[in-house]
Amino acid sequence: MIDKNSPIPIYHQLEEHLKSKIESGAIKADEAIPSEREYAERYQISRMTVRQALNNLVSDGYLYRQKGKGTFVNKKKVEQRLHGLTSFTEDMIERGMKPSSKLLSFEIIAAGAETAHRLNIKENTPVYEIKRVRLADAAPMALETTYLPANLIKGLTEEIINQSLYRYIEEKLSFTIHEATQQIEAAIAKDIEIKHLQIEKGAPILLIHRSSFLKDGTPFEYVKSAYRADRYKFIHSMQRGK
Amino acid sequence: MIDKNSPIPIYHQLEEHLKSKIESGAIKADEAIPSEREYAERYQISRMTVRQALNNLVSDGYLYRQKGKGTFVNKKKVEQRLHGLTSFTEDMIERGMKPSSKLLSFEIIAAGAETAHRLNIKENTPVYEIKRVRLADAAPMALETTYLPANLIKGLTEEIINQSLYRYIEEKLSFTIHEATQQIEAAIAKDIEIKHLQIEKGAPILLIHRSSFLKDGTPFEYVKSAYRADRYKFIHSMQRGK
DNA sequence: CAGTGGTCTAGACCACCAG
DNA sequence: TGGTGGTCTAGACCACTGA
Repeated sequence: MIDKNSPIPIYHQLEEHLKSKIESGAIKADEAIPSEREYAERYQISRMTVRQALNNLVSDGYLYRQKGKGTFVNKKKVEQRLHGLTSFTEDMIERGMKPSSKLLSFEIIAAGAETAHRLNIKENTPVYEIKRVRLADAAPMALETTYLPANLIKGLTEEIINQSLYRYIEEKLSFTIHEATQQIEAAIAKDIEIKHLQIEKGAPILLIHRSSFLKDGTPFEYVKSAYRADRYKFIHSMQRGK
Repeated sequence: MIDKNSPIPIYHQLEEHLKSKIESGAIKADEAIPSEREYAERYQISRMTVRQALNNLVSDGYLYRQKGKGTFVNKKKVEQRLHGLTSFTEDMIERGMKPSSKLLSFEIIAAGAETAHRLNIKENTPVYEIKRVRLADAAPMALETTYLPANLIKGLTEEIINQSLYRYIEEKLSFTIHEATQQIEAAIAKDIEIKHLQIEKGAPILLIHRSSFLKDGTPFEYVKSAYRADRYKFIHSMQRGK
């Protein structure tokens, strides 16, 4: 269950173990989990290590504590709609279209100044650079370049990015994608966009630059996209005072 | 500074101390704070206790860590602030520009189909229609048409809209502005936009359509704006699962 | 190399809760 | 009273950073 010799931290192993128990329903909502001291004893680890695991699960909303009583499983998170931060794939599905991609290039390069700044890494640090034409219902929708720090998002393959990068990051790498900031502007298509998006010279495009962050604030993605203005509107909502 | 005999936990005292230092600007953004070991030594407390304080500040977004380097102060929340729902006036001020307006027309008309739908009222219901050129630092920034249901937003005058419509709604009418949804797209400027925004034929513009709602869900505003693409980028942030 | 944050230990005392 | 979570200690080794 817990492998002390694993390069994966013990608290993280315990976290994942508990998370799967909770998600599978093996422990029901409002049921107590074993005490911190019992976990420490059972796995022969320090109680502080157990606490580190439980702390993370509490702040992620899986557990809640009660002084003098114990630690309990929270009610299942209501399934939330993806109105917020979504990948291209999720976005198109939400719009009722069928997403696909044509990979133009996929390589590891040295980060340039802009990319390094956006990803909060040093210049010339290795980053994945992924260039794709994004299609919706088999027609070009956007020309997109994604940069990912190679030291953070490890083990990327063409296979993975053809499936779902966000799912890989969340499920396989166990990172929590938290938020993104975007800059959206209008421009006239350049030659490369005219070519890949199959639009006319002088056609308008919607440029979206996105920086995405994990829960701890680490930037993990920088995406530059050019969307066909005749096919894509960016839709979002915002709240007063936030 | 740190009172070990206080009933307030040490980590919490350290947290508050650091928070006030950060908020007062005594430690600037991206500056390193003293190391965990130094705090432990300085206040004669355990490093784990220091870590507990820093962990909380990291998860609250005040600090970020870099392995092998140190712990640093994050940009102020207002600076990194995800632009919430703001008026043009508030938006420009936040961008460090001086907003002004040139009123083109201001009248009560019968709502057309699109406007009626957006404002959830019947067609031909009276609405204010306000057409303005929005200026930033005295240069044209956007051409904007605002529709407001006359039966809801009462007593509008030129005076008021030249000052602050949102403040009037919030303070004088005592409504709570809650949220808005926007559609953002790119287009080529039409003649009327070319004229009022003083841009060239074929220039790109950013079209923003906004529907705004009060806390009870009542739509109170429908705005169609055309921003000069060379002067304006729309910036926002969004969160995963929201 | 010395210094940093990341992880971990094996204890300790406290306040709180239930039987 | 015994068990729980909350706080805290005084160390330890690791990987990573920069000089």
